[in-house]
Amino acid sequence: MSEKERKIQKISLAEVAQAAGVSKMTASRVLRGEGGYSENTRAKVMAKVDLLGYVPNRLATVFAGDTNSTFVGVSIPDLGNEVFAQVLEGIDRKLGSHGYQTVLGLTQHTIEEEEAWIRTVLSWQPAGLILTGRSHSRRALDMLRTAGLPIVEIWDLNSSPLDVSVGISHYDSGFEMGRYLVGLGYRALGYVGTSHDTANAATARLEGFSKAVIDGGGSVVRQFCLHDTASFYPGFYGTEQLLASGAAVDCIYFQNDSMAFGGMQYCQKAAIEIPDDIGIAGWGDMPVASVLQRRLTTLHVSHLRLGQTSAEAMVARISGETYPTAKNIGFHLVPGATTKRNVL
Amino acid sequence: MSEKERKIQKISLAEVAQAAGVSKMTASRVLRGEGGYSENTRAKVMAKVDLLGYVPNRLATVFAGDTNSTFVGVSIPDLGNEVFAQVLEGIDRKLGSHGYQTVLGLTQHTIEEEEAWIRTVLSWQPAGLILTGRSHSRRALDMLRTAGLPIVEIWDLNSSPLDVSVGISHYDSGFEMGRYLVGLGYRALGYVGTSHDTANAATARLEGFSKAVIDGGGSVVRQFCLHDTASFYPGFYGTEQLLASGAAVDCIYFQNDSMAFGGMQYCQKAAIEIPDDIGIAGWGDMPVASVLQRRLTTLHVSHLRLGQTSAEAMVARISGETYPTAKNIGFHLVPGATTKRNVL
DNA sequence: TTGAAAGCGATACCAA
DNA sequence: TTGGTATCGCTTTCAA
Repeated sequence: MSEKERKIQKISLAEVAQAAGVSKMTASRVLRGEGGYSENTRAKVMAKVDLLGYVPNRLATVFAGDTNSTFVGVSIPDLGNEVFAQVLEGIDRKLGSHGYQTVLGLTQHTIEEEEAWIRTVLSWQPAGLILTGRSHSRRALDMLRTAGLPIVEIWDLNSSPLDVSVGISHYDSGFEMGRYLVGLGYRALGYVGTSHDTANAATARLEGFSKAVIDGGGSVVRQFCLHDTASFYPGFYGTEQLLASGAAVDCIYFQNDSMAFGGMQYCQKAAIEIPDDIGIAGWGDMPVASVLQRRLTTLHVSHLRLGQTSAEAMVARISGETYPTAKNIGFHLVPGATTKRNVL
Repeated sequence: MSEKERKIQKISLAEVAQAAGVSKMTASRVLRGEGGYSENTRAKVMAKVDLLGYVPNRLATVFAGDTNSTFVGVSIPDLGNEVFAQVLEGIDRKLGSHGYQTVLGLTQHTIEEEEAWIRTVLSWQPAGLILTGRSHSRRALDMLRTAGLPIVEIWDLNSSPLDVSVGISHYDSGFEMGRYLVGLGYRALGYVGTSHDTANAATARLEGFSKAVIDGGGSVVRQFCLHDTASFYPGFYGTEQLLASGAAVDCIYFQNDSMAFGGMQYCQKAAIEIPDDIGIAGWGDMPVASVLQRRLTTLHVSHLRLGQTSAEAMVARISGETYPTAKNIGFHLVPGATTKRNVL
């Protein structure tokens, strides 16, 4: 079976209709259950559908009809990051329960990949697009405008999105952590993250964090790991570098929990006691955060719910309903045992 | 914009052709780059394509032509399980690099969900299907046979698959762990997992494990957590129940690493020393396994590679190439510090 | 190198 | 309640 050969011969609606002795239109009405036919006719048609194993060609349906497809394009940066996997799970389940199918696009955190994927997915006439992130290439923006589809931008809340936005304020989440740590008495804060070419959610968190720390009379020393994913090892080595630089740091805020775990591992290796010698804080509240002997101080976001809410927003927009421009799903800080107990 | 309204007016090939002063066919040839036109013509057409922002309607292309779509349906049990997220990542990246798009289906480990999803996705004329798992409903099998598409069954290697199979032998992986633990001197083994309605990979692992243990003169006490996902908490409570049952167990084999982490957490709470009082072994080698203070004894599978290989198999099958019926991607046991050191 | 016409499988619209 | 016919955007086929 070569790609060039004719596709497998399938049963068409016309064949079902002929077998049942009715017109295509009548068969079509029966299959759509839109009424306008007798019970007798219905039975005849359905009998042939079962007999012939008829599977409708939805491509033709969308093509001929005046509806869009039931595809929803979903772009996700990467699935190695547990939180995005959860978001996707929430999206796909909810979308599926409304009769839509997810067409996945992994963008590797670059707007170029996103642009290429948008171009492709738009050619399939999707019902809408759910995009992770709020920055898009110029050409991507042009295409999206021209397509005129419902667009849900998720992750970092956007007060002036293309269409609607669902997520949390990453700036605020960083700010809250900064304020919390300052409140515990920390002043010499460190930050360990990966480097970003473009403005993104982690950058927003760092900005909020720095603002809160500086407002509280503290300072932040930053350590970026170049060209790396925000995972365990960069957290380990980033911590090593930060501490080797001689910076006097009493607590480190990490880009996410995975990196924080790496940092904790380094501290253990270097015989640095947590939280006595140094405090550790993460972001995301990964399920395994509770595996550790010490509960990690972090910030909890319901990623599954973020996904579900995004899908609900999409379904609403497809149906032409209005939906809040910016839907904040909220977060809460999780005080753990990797930072000092509340001073008072 | 209601669902019932006409779809957004888009630019069609005919409009591009007219603007360029050529026929539809000529424009079509230029866009496909199949040759048979002058450079001058090509330039004229492409200029109008850019000017008008033409996006081809691939639905119409597939519909009119004799090719299938570039969709590949991919069914995954769930994404809460980190290993499946990695598999999906590998699949989508590789598929994307070959010009195919992933249409996702989350089956929640049930063949009923899978059947419903297969029915839907087939109606979109996909180029092929990648299915996680080897058991399918009767009706699903009928549909797959009728569709006559390339099918790649992944995860548990299948010597007589529908089409081709990519994965590892879960039976063998369980057997190897059983043999290893017996080799360390353990004889009273426990197993903690979730309950399964259907035969699945975890069941195969347990069977292989039990065989090896019994061959080695040991025995296995099983503890199943009903109706639960194979994650941290069931591991915790399953361990508690197993030990509370009074079973004398010197080592516990868990369905996967997440459950093993839960078990370790319980042991810590109950002041049971690992590995002095009890040994712990998992499956899957999750990245965080190396986060723990003690390296978990587990079994490593390259999930990303499993995904990539599956996608390569799919691409090969779509092109009509032959591909090994069963492609074993292998695994290796990771001796950790949660079990005794080698006795000798 | 180019173009005209038929047709893919369904639905919309109008007529009976 | 039913059916005929045009049509969606593109490719195939055949002719020029």
